[in-house]
Amino acid sequence: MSLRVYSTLSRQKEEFQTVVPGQVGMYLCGPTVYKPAHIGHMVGPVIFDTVKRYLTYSGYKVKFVINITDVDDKLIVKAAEKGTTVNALAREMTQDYFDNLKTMGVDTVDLFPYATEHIPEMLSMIQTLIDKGYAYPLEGDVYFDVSKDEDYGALSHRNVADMMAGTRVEASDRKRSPADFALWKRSKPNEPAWDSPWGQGRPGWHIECSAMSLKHIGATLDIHGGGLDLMFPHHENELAQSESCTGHKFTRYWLHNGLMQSSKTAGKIGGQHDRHGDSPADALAEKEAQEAGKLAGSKGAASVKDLFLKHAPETVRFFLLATHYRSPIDFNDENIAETGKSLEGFYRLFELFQRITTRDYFTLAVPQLRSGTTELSGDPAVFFTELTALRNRFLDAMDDDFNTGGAIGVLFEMRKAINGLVAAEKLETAKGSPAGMAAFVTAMTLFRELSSLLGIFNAPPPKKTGADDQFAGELMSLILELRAEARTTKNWSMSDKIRDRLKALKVIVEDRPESVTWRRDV
RNA sequence: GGCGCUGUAGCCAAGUGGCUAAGGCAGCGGAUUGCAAAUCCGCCAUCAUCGGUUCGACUCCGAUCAGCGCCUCCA
Repeated sequence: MSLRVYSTLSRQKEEFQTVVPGQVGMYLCGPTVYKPAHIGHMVGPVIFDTVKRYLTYSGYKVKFVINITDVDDKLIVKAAEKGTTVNALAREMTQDYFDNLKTMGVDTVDLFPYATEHIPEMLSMIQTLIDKGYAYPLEGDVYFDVSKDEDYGALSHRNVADMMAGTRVEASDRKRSPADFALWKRSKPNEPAWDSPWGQGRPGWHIECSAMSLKHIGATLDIHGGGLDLMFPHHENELAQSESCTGHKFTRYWLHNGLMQSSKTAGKIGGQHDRHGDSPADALAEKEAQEAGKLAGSKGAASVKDLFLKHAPETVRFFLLATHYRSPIDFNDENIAETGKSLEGFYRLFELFQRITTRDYFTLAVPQLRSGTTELSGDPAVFFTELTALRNRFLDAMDDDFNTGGAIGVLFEMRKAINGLVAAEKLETAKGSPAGMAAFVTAMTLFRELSSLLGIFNAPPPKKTGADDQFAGELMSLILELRAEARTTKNWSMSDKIRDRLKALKVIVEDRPESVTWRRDV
C-alpha cells in the first residue's frame, strides 16, 4: 500500500505526492513563547516528529520546520507583567520549549526560524500584496482585503457572510471589512517596533508563517501542520496571503491534529451552547468551564515539566500516539497511568532479551529504511510468517494517514508473539535451540525497527526510584543471597516472608528458572 | 445563529458494505511455579437511538439524542 494522507482542504484522504519527487517540505506552526509549554503544545511536535520519522523511513528526504513566534501581543503583555523585556521572556520560554521537545524525544526538526529574524521577508511580502491590490495600508497598519481573495474560507469551509452573521465583531470603522486581518500593526510607544514603509510597527500574527515557510521551504509546502484550533483564522489567513502573494498553491496537504481535552472539567456545564441566549452571568460561567476543560485556554494547565514529575516522558509520548492524531485526546492522570502500566510488558521484554542473549536491546543495529527492512526467514517458519504479517499490518496502518494507534496495537501483538516464541522454544532455559535464539534476535530487531518509527523504546526506560542506587543494589544482592540459601533447604516460609516484605517495600522479586531478578514498582 | 467533529466491551482504543469487529488496562478460568511474580492459552461487544438505501450496514444516507470544537491573535 502506498501512503495516503487526509487533508483538511479536501476533507478526504489523498494519495501522497510531493512537489519534488522524493522530497518533503513540512511546516508546523510553533508556539508563541510567552509562558511555559503545557502538554497541548507537545501534541503537534510529537505527531509531526513521528510523521517525519515515517516519511524518512519510507525513503523521503524531509525538511521539517517549526517556527518560533517571538513577537506578539501576549508576549508584550506578559513581559510587562513580569517586568522583563519581550526579548528576554521569549528567549527564556523558547529554551523551555526546546527542553520539553528534547525530553519528549522530538529530535527530527531541522530548523526553528524566529519571527523577529524575518522582518525583511515579511515586509517584502506585504509590499507585494499591496502592489498586487490584495492589501491596503491604513493609518500605519496594513490589512489584507479578504474580498479580493475569491477562495477565502476554502480551508475552514466557511464564508465571510456566515461568519459575520454570528459574531459580535464591532465593525471597526477603520477596516474595509471586519474580516480583513492585519499584516502589519503600527506600534504604540514602548512596544517592539521595526521600521517599515508604513511607519514603526510590528508584524501581524499570520504573516510570519507565510514569510518563513516561503523562505525556508518554498512557495508550495508539501505538508502544513498545526492544531485544529489554528485552522481558522490563522491557516486560512496564511493561505490567503501566500497564494495571493506568490500565485502558487500554498500547501499540498493540510494536516490538523486534534486538541487535548481534560475530562475533569469538560462537560460539567451542560446544555446547548447558545452564545446569544444566556444571561451574561451564565455565559461567563459557561465560558470559564469551557476554558478550564480546554487545556490550551486554561491558565491552570500544568506545564510539561510538572507533568514529567508524575509521568515518564515515554509514557506521555506513547499515550499521545495511541490515539489517532486527528482525534481529540482526553487527557487525565488515570488515562496516562493506565498507559504506563501497559508499557511495563514491553520493558519486561527488553529485560528478557538482555537476560537471554546477554545483548543490549537498545544498541541493536536496525535498518533505517523500509527498502532495507529486517529479513524475516528461518525457523520456526510459522513464527516468521506471523512476524511478516504483523510487519505488513504495522506499515499498512502507518501508510493509512499515519494511523499510529493501529500501529501500536500491532506492537502489542508482536510482543505477545515474541513472548510466545520464548516460551515455546524454552529460550530461557538451557534447552533453547540456536535457531530459536536467532529467531528471537531477528524478531527483536524488527520490533526495534518498527517501534523506533514512533520515536519510542529508543533508550532504556528510566530506572524506578531507588533501583539505580548502588548501595540498594548491594543490599538486594545480600538479601537475595540469603533467600537463595533458605530456598535450597526448602525453607519456604522464610523465602516467602522475605519476598512479601520486599513487596510491601515496592520491590518485586521474580524467581525464574535459572535466575532471580528484582525491580522497583513505584 | 453559521461551519465542523465525535458517540465501538467496565475503562482506553483501531477498524471494516458481507468472512472470527484489532489491541491495551481491569476482571474471570487454565498452563507454568514449592507458592508467587513474569509469561503463555482461553473467556469477556448484537459498534448511541430510530428510520432509509441494499441481497446484505456497525460501516452509506436522513432524523433524533448526547458530548465536543471553531466563529474571540490558544498547539
